[in-house]
Amino acid sequence: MSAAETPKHYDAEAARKRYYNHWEAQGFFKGNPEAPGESFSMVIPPPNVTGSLHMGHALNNTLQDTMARYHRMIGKNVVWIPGCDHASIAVHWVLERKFREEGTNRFDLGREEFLKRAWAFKNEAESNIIGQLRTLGVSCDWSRQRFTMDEGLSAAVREVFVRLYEEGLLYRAERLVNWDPVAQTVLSDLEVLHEENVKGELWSFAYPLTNPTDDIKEIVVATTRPETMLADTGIAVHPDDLRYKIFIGKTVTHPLNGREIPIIADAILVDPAFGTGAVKLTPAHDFNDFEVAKRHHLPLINMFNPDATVNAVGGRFEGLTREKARIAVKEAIAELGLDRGSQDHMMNVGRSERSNTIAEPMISKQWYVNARALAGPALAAVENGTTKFVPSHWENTYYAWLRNIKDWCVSRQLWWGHQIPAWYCQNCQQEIVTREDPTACPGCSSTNITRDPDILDTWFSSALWAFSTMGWPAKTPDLKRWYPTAVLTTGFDIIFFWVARMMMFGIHFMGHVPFADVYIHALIRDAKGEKMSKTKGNVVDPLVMIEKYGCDAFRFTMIAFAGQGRDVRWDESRAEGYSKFCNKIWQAFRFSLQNTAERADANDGVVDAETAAYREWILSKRDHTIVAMRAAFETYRFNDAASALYAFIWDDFCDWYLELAKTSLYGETSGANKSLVQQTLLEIFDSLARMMHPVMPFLSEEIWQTLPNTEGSVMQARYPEPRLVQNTKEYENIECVKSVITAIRRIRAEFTVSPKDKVNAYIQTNDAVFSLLKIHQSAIEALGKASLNPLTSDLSLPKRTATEVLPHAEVRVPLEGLVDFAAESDRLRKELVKVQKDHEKIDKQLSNADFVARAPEEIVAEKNAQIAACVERMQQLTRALDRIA
RNA sequence: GGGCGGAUAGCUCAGCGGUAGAGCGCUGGCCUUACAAGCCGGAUGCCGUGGGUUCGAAACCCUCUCCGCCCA
Repeated sequence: MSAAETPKHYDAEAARKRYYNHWEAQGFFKGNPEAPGESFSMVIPPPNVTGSLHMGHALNNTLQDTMARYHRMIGKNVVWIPGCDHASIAVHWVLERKFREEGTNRFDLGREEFLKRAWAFKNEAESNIIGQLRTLGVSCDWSRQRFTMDEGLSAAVREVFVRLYEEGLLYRAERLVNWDPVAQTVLSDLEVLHEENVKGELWSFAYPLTNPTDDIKEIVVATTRPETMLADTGIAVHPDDLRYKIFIGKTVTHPLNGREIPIIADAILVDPAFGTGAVKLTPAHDFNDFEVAKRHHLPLINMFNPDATVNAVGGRFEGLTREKARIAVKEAIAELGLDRGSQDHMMNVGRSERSNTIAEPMISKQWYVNARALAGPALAAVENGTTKFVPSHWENTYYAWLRNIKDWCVSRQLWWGHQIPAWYCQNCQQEIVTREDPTACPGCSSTNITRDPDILDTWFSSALWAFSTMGWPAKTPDLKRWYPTAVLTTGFDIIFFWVARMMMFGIHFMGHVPFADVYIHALIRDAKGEKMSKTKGNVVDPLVMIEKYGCDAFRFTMIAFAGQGRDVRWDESRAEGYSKFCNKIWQAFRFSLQNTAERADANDGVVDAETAAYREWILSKRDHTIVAMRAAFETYRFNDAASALYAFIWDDFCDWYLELAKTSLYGETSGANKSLVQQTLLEIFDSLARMMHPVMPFLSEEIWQTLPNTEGSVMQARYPEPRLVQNTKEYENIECVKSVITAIRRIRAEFTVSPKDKVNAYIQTNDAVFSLLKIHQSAIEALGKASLNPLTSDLSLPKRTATEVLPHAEVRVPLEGLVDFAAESDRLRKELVKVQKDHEKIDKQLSNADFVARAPEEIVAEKNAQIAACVERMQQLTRALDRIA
């Protein structure tokens, strides 16, 4: 592309299409375990195969991609392994909704047909979301793409299951579990969401004593779930409650089914002040009651079918749903004259995360992982700093959960997932868990064995992701080279579900934590701070944003937002602003190309001092920016990198350097001057393309490919290093010149001097500063639209002059006849008041003996300098006021 | 009940011991040939409340109030 052909606008979409496939085809994304360099590996938090790319994914993957690209550019051996998660219950949810629409269900279709449909769905959904990730420009190693139900990853799951079983860390037990009656599966504790302050009813009814006396005939209990009384097996009172002392040890007769039920005393469960002080016990459908039943050896009666309709235990209520049974039971009790009234009651309910139905506690036999045993080392690894959370306060969340961990229920009554590798002998009841599918019972040799129909919790396979993706249990070069990974980037919402479990399994099976750092980023909410959800209709589609503003701008927005706490409020105007930023870069680039198309002769004449100074200044600014960006990338402070880059490009390079450079490029100037500017422009863009590449991959590549003298892809270039220079005198000099130009501009703007009119600027200062300004005269004239004059005596100036007071100089612009001087004196007075306030403040500090005695020397010196400056400024302003009075 | 995070310019947010910052918005002036997706200026803040630590607090500690989240 020649300069003349450089398009007037950057076409983000075209660049994205042009470069992404090219990079991939060239193998730039591909990790090579044999390659040199320090390892830097990451595994992607695998997106569900049910979803499409949302803002959370976009932020998460932009951050990771920025890291991957940055670390490649500083010479590390990088691999970033992508893939998807099979999302068992979510897929079920999607498919079963489809089946419902078709008038069928999974049980009618059968397991085999269901799985066929599930795989077809998975294939489509997976390619969809992977395609969307590519649109984001991520540099994952697609040759290593994995899926949790791949053959290899399934082998890892099998190995882990069997090994844990052999180690006694995985077992099958009958317990009270959280049951989802809609999905018809057990849920883990984490999959039940507790909702507080739900309006409910506390209803009371009487249980008649089996053997009533004159004194006591009934005991009144209060409950929020009347229907469960069908499965009551006890009544508890507090042992110290005088009202009930004589009831303890007696029995009541169930009014609907005639069962005799004991009244027991339990100090742990019963709060005498709550309700009637007597509690009905339904141990098969309530966690607290279950504990009491264990303590008092009460029987458990299950009264629900898997879909939470009443089973045969309910007698005439059989077949009713929980809701209908509640009404029917209350009516039946009322008819018997046992209703004792009700009151409103705020209560808590647990809902299935997925189906949102109220979870039903049910007695069930399930597989459990002994999480407590695995938690210890996972806890220690963070406590001793082997793995660090960024920001560190997330450690607390991690600790809190692991320190109070319960055994993890890993079986699910679903079909989409890893079927549990356990067989049960129908002959001798032996449990068989083996690496190879058994054909006969090892105990009794019976071939009448059946496989456990259940599957494993999806998180079970996700917990292995950091090493199963690298080929474990085989000893692969990938594992050797890249395990443990450098950093896991994820949201705080899955610290328990995923991070902690990966830590447990990583340490247990690999002998080492799966990642050195855990970078926890924010969650993206809508503009009002509400969680984005399809049902609310407030979802912002990242792909639409990419289309609208371009991938580079969108990514830059993500990075600029990344520094925030736990929430990000999406603000589209930020994306719009950064798309303008991309255009700004492009325009500056276009200008640079136009002015470097014909190279000037470096040997023609000499380089002027100012041209050399401009170069020195912008290179210093660039170096500061490189240092800041490197530091930011190394410490996960991505927004700092973004703002450093933004300020450098827009404020330093475009607003100042390019304008200053024009004075060296145009008019009477030497070939040597032009040549130095040209060299500087190309040099800046050479480093700029590399500086911005991790965040803005396509725009940087477009620039890199267009620049002369660059080779290959910017993706493979080295991240720029700062020169080994301090701020030179030239740097300070240009800052001084800038301040004079700005002062003149302020005066011009204040008095609305037409841009067409040139003004005379008189500078009162010392010889050194004036000679410096004299060197930069052409810049002052061009950028300030002012001629530069020394001012040795006020007498030579007209009385009416506007004044701007600077630290090193006073800038005076005669405006006699041009403007209203009342405004100028107002402005100066305001300024004077401000300086007087500053003076007062600093003076107060300095007159404090403690301050002078205790504050560090350099601070005191600084304050002294500040107060001197204030005094001078006050004098200058006072003089300026006198002059125009 | 336990814990965490937030409260800074109209909005979205940086700053986290040495005289308050950005973007957007607002506002005045400019079609200056890289960019009007722009340029040059400007205004705007008891940095949630009350206390403490310190020579010095938006920042550190405590109290409280609101908002949000997690766990039980």
